[in-house]
Amino acid sequence: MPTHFQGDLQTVRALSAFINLIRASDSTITKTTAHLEELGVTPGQFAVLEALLHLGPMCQHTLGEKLLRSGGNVTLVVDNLERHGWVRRERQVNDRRMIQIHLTPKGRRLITRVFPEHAKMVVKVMSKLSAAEQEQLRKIARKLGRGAEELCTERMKREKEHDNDQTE
Amino acid sequence: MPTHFQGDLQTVRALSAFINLIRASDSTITKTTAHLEELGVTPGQFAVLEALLHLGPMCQHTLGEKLLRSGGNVTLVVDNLERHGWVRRERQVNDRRMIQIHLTPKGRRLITRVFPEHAKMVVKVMSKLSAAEQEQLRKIARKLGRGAEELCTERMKREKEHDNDQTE
DNA sequence: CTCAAATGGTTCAAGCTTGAACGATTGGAT
DNA sequence: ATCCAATCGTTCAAGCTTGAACCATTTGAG
Repeated sequence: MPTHFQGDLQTVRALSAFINLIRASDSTITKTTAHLEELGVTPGQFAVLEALLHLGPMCQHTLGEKLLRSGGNVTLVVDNLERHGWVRRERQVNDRRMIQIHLTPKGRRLITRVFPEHAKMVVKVMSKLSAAEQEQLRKIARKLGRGAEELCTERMKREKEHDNDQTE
Repeated sequence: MPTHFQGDLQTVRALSAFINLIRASDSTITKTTAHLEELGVTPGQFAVLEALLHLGPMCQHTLGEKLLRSGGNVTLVVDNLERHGWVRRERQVNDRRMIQIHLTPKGRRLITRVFPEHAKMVVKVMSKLSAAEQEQLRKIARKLGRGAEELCTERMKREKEHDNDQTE
């Protein structure tokens, strides 16, 4: 696509980087989650299980922040994980609004077994890049991701202030 | 997440690069497609309209390949675009299996108007990176994307051969 | 204390996404 | 000429994803 767009250098450069970023992300996700299908684990479910394994129990709201997913989405995915008996909900006593999500023993066994396979696939896909390239990618992608997040929060802040201006 | 996983250097490096790639892609997509909502254009629809604008009319199968989407998905998205009157289907006479998708004048006006806004957003998000970083990102992401695609086609080829072995 | 705002979770409608099963069409092998 | 396999599009079930409306709970201002 980008090669067929005529525009100034800055725009072409940004669009080219953008399209290749998206496609790389798309392809690597597809590739590295293919093996989950057979187990009946969806990518969204895997992400939750992995977060719980490596970060410990947490409430749904936190989970949504970590995984960049909406509240409604977390509810659904946790519902499905609960149906499988891989996690359990635990209403907090000190703040009854919150529900902490815990791995069940069954869920822990599953993710402990599946995660190494996943890691192996990631290493395999990434091995198309040299160690130095992987490091560069990590740094640049991190910087870009942070930047985009900031743009979002900045905009939200501006809109909030604007709302306040109007209601005052 | 990656910082909480203990493993060998190679694996940590690959996982770190991977997670940052995914998150960068996620954040930039969210950011650059936010303005489409107001117009009632979904990201999937935008992608199709853009491909048709910059690459010309093409059949659904080609569209799916270009956008890395399944056949069923293309059918649905084109259905929705057709409902809006932004594209039209044209059954090919030389091969009646194929249906070529064309922008309507209305669709062309829409994407011609919307694309520059989109490009502007991409430039804005990407401006968090220097020109050199954008170039590096493009190169590395391209290499990685290509590599992942190859892994997929290789695997499919192996499975195909394996099938043949069994049926012979 | 009281009540309004904020917060956490659920539900819903709409649409995306996939893989599989299916029907129509085509092309090639015999 | 016939028929089988490949190709293209459609349909379907299942699940993901979001934003908005909604309810319960908590917090803080007065």
